[in-house]
Amino acid sequence: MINPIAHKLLNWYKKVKRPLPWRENPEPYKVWLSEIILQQTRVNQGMDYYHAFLNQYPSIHDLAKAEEDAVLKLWQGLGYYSRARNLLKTAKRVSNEFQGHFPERAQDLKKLPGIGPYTAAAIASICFEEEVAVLDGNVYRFLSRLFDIDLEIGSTKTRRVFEAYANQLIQSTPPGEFNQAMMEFGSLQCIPQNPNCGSCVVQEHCLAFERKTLSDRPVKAAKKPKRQRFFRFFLIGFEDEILLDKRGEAGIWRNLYQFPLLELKEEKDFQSEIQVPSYISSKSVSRMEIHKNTLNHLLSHQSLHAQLVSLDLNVKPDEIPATSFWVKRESFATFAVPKLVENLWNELNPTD
DNA sequence: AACTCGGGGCT
DNA sequence: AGCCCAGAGTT
Repeated sequence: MINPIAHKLLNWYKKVKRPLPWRENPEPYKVWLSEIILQQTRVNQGMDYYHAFLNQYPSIHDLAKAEEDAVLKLWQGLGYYSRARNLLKTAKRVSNEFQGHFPERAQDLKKLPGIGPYTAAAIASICFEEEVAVLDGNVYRFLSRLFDIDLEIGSTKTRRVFEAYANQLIQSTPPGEFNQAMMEFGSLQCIPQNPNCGSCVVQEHCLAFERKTLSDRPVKAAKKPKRQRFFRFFLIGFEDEILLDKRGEAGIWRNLYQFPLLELKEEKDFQSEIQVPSYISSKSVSRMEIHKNTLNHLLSHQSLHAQLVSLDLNVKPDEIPATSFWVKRESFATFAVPKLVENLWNELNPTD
């Protein structure tokens, strides 16, 4: 017997659902790709990337054969780059070990890189009709209001409570439709600020509406202050070449490319004397320009402040770091770079 | 359980 | 200037 709340939600969803491309014919490859792209990402922000990946890699076997650099380049600008690296890892495993067929149960999907509880439930329910509820930001908000749940989002104990509610509601529904209905409802109707309670189809069931606690749901932990970081990038040029550097396996922007970077301790270090990288001899520098405008760049957990110093050399250094290499200026655009590095580059090379 | 990992759009 | 988004991996 279907729950009356689920019934109303599904009817609402049939009327207003957005015609998203992976909804027409939910093949596992397309659903998986869309779910990875949409982790912590708005549908509108991810849409172009979804089409670009499907165009470049029509099947999971095509993706499995790709180089990591190429996948990161296509992912450039979307953020959380471990998603792209795990996308490739999972493509290789599904293509090589499972002949291109995804596991059908959430429990098995969760074993693949980049597929956690949410994505496993999404694929299993949408593609294989497993009756397992998804919990994403939209669903947390919707359920916390519907049942007026006074528990802080984030802990495993809280997750179990929400899972119990959601898995109760999903009983006897078409699970893929129901899960998407909950998410769509949170995204379009039960929005964070000023939800549209006046036109809400489940208002009569909503405890937070009745108790006027809507603005207190969901309960979220206080955020810590962002780490402030100060980056001095060196754009080192020799004739028609510049020096690029590949970032390592730790910290932000893993495996992406950048200009050689010196991290400073505090903001006033931007004003102090420029110390060129140790492998650059000062007499090889024919021109140095300190760009006055520092660029600020916000991440979810760090606040970055970047200064750019241009160095033109009349001779190449004998040795450069193992992670650095020379490239033609015109090939800069073929490397996957963080948004901040792209912004620095565009400051120097205005496109208009 | 706490921390880390991007970027953008809306208010 | 916050808030939050179709979260996952690591410590």
